[in-house]
Amino acid sequence: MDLDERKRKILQAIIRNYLETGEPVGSRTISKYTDLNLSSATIRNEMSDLEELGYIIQPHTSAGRIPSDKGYRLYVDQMMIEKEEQLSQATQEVKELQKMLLDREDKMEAVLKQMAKMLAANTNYATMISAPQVRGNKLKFIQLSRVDARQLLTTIVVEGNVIKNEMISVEQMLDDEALLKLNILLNTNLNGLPIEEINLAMISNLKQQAGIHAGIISEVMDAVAAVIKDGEHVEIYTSGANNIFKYPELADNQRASELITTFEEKQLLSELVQDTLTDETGTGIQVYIGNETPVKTMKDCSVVTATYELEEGMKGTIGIIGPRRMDYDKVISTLKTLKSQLDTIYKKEDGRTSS
Amino acid sequence: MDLDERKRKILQAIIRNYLETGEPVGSRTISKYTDLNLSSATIRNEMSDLEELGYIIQPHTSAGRIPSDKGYRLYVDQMMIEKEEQLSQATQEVKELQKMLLDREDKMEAVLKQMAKMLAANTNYATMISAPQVRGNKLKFIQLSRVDARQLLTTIVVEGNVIKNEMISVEQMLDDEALLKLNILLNTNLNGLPIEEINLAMISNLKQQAGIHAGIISEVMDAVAAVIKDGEHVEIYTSGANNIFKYPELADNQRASELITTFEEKQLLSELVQDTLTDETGTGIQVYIGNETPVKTMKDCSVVTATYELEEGMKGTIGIIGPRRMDYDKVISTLKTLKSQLDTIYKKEDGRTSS
DNA sequence: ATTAGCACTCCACTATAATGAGTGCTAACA
DNA sequence: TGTTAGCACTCATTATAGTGGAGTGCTAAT
Repeated sequence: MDLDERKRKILQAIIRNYLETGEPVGSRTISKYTDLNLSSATIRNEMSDLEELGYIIQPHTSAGRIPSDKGYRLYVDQMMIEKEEQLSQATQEVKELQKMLLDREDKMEAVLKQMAKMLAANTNYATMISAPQVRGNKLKFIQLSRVDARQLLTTIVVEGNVIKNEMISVEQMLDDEALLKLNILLNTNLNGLPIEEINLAMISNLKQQAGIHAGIISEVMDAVAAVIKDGEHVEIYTSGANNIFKYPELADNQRASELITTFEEKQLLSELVQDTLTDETGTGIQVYIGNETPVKTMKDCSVVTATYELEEGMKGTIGIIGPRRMDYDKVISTLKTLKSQLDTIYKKEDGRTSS
Repeated sequence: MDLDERKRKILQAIIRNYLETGEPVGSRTISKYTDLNLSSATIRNEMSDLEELGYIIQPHTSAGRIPSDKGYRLYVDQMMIEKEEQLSQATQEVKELQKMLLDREDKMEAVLKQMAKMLAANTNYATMISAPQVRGNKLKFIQLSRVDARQLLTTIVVEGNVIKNEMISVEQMLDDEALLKLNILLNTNLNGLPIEEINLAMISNLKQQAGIHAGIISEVMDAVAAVIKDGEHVEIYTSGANNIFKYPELADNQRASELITTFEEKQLLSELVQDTLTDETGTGIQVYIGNETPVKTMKDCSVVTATYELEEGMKGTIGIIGPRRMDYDKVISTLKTLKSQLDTIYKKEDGRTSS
């Protein structure tokens, strides 16, 4: 027994219907729903087959059928192929998003936060978005400035314009000349260097040259280390967590509590981000259905993610989390369009950024 | 009719019992619960009085009584007085917190986040904590540095060591000398100035002196404006939102959804922070019971807040949000201790901070 | 191969009754 | 006069049974 055209059509009809209603769908419904002109009895036979093949499930005897993960998977895969071309319809929502991106303030954090919010409002699902992760970590610039009699400010700029400041307290006074020398020392030795290449030998060499001010070098290096650590720590913004209450199948206390926790502990979501970033299936869109997700608390959800890429090899992830019966069609095309918008807009950008 | 000693005792017993069980409490329960040795009938009479006085409420005829907001209020006020002295018991939890604060990394943000988490875990309520708000906004230091051929980095330091960086793109090249001049110009004119006092006249004066580089001044001033804006925007960290599911009276979908939204939209919480900061009742602890809260979505909750103050007049807020029947006793003493710990520890601090 | 018909299953819903915790009131008591 | 025992009454909750409907699976007829 295999999946012929008719079975496929019936399966699709079942899924479509279930996506709308959220209720198990029966044979009679399908018999009217499709243009196949088949009686409910015939449909019943086919459904029986589909169940045996694992595409649909009966929650209990004498209830309709609902799609299994395998069923969804087939549906999504199929759809992704079909929709590939007709993407460019640029829905109203996406235009809104674009508008928002254009009159943005220049803080990426704010943009991302607001984008998550917007997406959540438009789709009625929960959303997450991860800030671009820096790849090529080269030091661009280091500067020490005196702010106070006893306080120095370290400013470190990394490629991709990630900026980090750190206050350093000094015991002995530094005169302007010494400060200038230190700055030159740091910049001549470290500028343009990939962060990974800064090693102990180099540091001790610097310290030696710094002479009496070796202690300051230590503190600066600590700050540099902190930049690296910061970079590894992915920032994730979420929004629309309350949307899960809109879907009864997720809204019972047990599940809701777990999901909310997952959203709060963004750390858990980073697994998802990581997974998305590694796997490259060409389209840049990934769909996790039910148990396919790497985050166990989301086994009752589906997750659609998109990877976007800014100019300098910085990649981030946008994700939409909803019930298994989410509107894959809409979600995927929204994400696709958003992804391309994001790319374009930031690529036109002059690189002005702030931390 | 007034509140004699016996009524008071009965009220207290009712509240105690209700805090534990969450169920309306009846006369028979109280009759055994207290050491007053009164029959349930007598208790009933007293309860009838208490209801008339507005301290307790009957959810429906022939149910037990539950405390009204007024009842809670009396209980809390009374307790705050009693517990005033015996505060120093330094519970286990607080020691944990202290330990955590001591081996902190130096990023305030991380500390606050983790503190919220810790509090939530220990109390089983939802928690929030706001970063200290800067009061005296004096400019301490401004620096322009060349990072690239076409990019300048502005670094702005404000009193309280809030630091802001902004990248500026320039069209025409700047030589080192011009840069130095600009730096001197900016610092001599602006250093030590309260941000409010920077006005248009001053800016245009600066521009005039900058001559050909007036455009850069504009951009720097934009960045300064952004610092002010940042400062006004209170950062709030929350944790333990899932805890609301532990209390049936909050866990129904309607309420839960609203509360979760409130937690996500931290902006709403800032009203609470503002309210807490303005009102100074001496202890630094405030208790909002039910409808007393300034945030309407929390009308079914109680909120306990503490104001902490760091050395430089920077104030922040810690808040615990739970059901009306929260364990006020524990929450208040925990907050009190935490507050004092926070003060002490940060006061010992050398002021090292980062943004 | 398809369909009509029928018996059967099971959930969801409703109505009804039983339960029991709790009150208010009255009358009796110290 | 304050306290208590007793009793009738209320009402949310729980259990119970009954009903209708949606749906299936099977069989026999087309």
